Amino acid sequence: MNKNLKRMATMQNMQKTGLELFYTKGYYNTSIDDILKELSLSKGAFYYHFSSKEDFFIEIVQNLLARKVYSLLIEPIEGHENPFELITNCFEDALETAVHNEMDFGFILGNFISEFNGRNPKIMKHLNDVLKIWEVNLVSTLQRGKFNGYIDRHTDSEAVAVFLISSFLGIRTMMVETAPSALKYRFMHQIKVYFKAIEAKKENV
Amino acid sequence: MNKNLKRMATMQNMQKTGLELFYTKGYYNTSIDDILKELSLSKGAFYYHFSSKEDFFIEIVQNLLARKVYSLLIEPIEGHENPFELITNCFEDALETAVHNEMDFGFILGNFISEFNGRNPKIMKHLNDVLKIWEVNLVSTLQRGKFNGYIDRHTDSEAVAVFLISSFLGIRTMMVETAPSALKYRFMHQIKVYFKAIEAKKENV
DNA sequence: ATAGTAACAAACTAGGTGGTCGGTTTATAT
DNA sequence: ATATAAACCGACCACCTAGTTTGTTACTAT
Repeated sequence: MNKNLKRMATMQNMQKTGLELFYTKGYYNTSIDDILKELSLSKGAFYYHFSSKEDFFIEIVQNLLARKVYSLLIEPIEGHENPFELITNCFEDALETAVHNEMDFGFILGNFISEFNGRNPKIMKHLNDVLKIWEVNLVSTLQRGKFNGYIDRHTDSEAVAVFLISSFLGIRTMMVETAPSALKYRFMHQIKVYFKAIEAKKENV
Repeated sequence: MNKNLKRMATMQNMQKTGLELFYTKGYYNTSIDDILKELSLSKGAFYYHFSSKEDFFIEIVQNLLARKVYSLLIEPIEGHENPFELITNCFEDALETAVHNEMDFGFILGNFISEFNGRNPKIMKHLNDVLKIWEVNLVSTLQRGKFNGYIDRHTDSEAVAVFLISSFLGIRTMMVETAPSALKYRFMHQIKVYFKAIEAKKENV
């Protein structure tokens, strides 16, 4: 096999199982040996490709987390259609993966932010960068929605974006144990109630 | 000094600094020695009073966390006044302590839930109990609000409670790094927008 | 005064942790 | 075929962890 391909494959395997284990067990609670055991690889292989556990994690954030957040939470709401529908569908999909206990990258992001807060500023910076990208793009979508006449023009897009992200991160925290499906249903309903409050008032059509 | 008093004092000191360190550094990332060093006590003292690190933490949840959640997030919204004002003021106060980087017990709860999710079912049960108590009491307040004519009677109180808690937990996650004061302001504004959407429609007063 | 015991101290165990390093395999270029 | 370097192995190190054990105070009831 081509050496370069092998290198890429090994590194990607490590990053993939690394993310899975960091997500399910937590960063500090997952040892490098845990990851290597899963792949039947040795310490030597790990430290040949990565310089430290911290750097390894940062590469995971940039190569896997950031891209997934982009493709699952940002791209789907980029159109010029009704922003309420775009965002609703996007959240609906994300929470549905959560109900099925699959990896939901918005939640993973929030989880890591909790874990590293006040403990590792370097990693926190990278996580906050991803969060910021999500926020900025949500603001864009909302501004576009105002421009296209869907959203009341007095609405504070920044505030709405913050509110949406925070409620999403929060509901995911709550969904971890008790009846996720019921929680999702209730949450989505209230999101729609909220959207009604900020939609453009049609002055007698 | 009375021996019983001394016992109580030592245990409470351990629990207090224990909670502070678990909160700031995380449970798995805080060793018992860390706590003991802070108090200039020895391992012998710890294992004389507590049977394990896990039991120690559970006692903290019940003795400190649960009580604080009750006195800071439940009691303040128990009156018969306008529930929107009660909840708004309560969140306002809680987020203000967050801005000043003091311990906000709603957030601590959400943080621990993230940390123990999927890692320690026994501890998770105790944390979920506290969360459930908060939720149940929020529902009571909302129902009372409907009864007293403040909240639209078609409103799903359970869903609103879930939505409020999730958004609160989420905004606290976001406040950990970037401009907490601005986030708080934006968040509180959108909470009010949301409340407007579920308040009782006054049919020509 | 003294016996008993609560409340600690301090050294220790057994098992992990991130990280290092000399050596071995495997693919590729010549 | 052979030289070379990439990719990987696995023993090892220093350190840290929760938890145990054995001793030493200091108070307190009698």
